[in-house]
Amino acid sequence: MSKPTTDQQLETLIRGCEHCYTVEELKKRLDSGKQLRVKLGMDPTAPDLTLGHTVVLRKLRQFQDMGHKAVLIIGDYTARIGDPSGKSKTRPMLTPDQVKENAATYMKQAGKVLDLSEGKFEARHNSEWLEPMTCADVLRLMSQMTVARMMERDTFATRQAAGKEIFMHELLYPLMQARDSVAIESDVELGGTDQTFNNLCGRDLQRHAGQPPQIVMTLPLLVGTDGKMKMSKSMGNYVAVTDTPTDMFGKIMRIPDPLMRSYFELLTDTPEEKIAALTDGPDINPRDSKEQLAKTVIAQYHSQDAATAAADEFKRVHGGRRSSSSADGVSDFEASLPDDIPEIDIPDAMIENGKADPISITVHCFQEKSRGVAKRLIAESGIRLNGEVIQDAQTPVAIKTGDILQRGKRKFVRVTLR
RNA sequence: GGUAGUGUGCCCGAGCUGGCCAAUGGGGACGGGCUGUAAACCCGUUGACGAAAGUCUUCGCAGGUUCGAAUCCUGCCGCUACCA
Repeated sequence: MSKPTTDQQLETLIRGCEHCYTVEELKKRLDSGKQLRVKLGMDPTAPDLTLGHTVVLRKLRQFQDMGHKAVLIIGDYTARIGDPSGKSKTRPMLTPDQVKENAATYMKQAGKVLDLSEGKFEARHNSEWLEPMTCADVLRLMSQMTVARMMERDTFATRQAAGKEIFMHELLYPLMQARDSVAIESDVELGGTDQTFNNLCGRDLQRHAGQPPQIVMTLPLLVGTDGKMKMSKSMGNYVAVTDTPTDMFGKIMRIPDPLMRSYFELLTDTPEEKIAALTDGPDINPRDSKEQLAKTVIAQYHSQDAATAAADEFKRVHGGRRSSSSADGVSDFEASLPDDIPEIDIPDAMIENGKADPISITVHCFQEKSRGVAKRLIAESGIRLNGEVIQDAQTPVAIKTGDILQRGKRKFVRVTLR
């Protein structure tokens, strides 16, 4: 590919952004022809990346592809202090080893999106410059920001308005993050829209330091699979980049239809016209479009083959509930089983004359919390043996090696008698 | 430091003029139905043991009052607000 013009670069880079402060500055900086240093902060406490994180990472990758440098800031120092604003859970302080470990897993996962090759990538710990700061240094830093300015930040403003407490050190976090920008002399900083304020602080501090202020580009927050809140691990509405193809497929198929468009836009390189065709067309089948989406995403983190396989498996297991065509002699039931069924040993003690107590085996096979819940499941027709609903929890059922025990719609276990 | 309030089941949150409370309701989760979907919607389940009757453990912690306490009293701990 020939080197794109700065206008083309600009267009690509701006696409998908929520805001860019400012486009003019970005253009100027691109025109200069130098390799830009593009900063992204990383929190070393959460090593599991979700598709939500990849929105920003993908933008960063675009910069890399244009020859610019990704500078990843590992917030080890800030993490070490711990942020109590999360109320109930006092965040444990991280040891240097934990930070190292988390950063490594982060990198491994981010590597699925980013180009980690030398010259394109740089990782820095912010303890490098934050730790040596003296009290005088900190005061000097604080003198570069006014309280009024700080209170513009909406989380502070709303908490203030609600009469909630704000701790002193919380006010310092944005400053520390901003200090990072000065330290690495960043040209551009990326982040989700929730980071807008912090990132803009970087501009102020850089100006004070006599550096040209960084361009701040914010990206939309990906809505989670629940269709309501931002995707996050703690909300449980996430798709992790390390999820298996099967899981990814299932989770993506399950997102509310209206979310499809933003997923296509934020998570794939699908051209705009095609997205429109897949999501707005008059006679499109949302299910097919969603399948397309799922496959495209999976192909990015696993492989094209894995994507196809996951789609096939999904259809096989969940799709043809009423398709009774099984000419090849395989029973419908066999054909509808997923690929990977865990095998579970049933101890001798549970078997008597080739029969087993339904409650005991469901507790055993599905690690139910108590016999009570197993009993309930059976009463709710939730347990099947070889496709047949177990009707009565009290009557022992005949069971043999190779039998399939099923809990609900999607948990299967193949039993082995010992 | 002072004053007031608060602490309930996975989470939020009723109950707190003592028994009918294993504890209303919502969320979540799980099961069933329906569906293009593992969405939406509808129904059901949601402390443990027990076939059941029932028994046991649970309402911040420790004691106390009572035939009987999530509910009253005492002490302790945590959280929150206001005042200093």
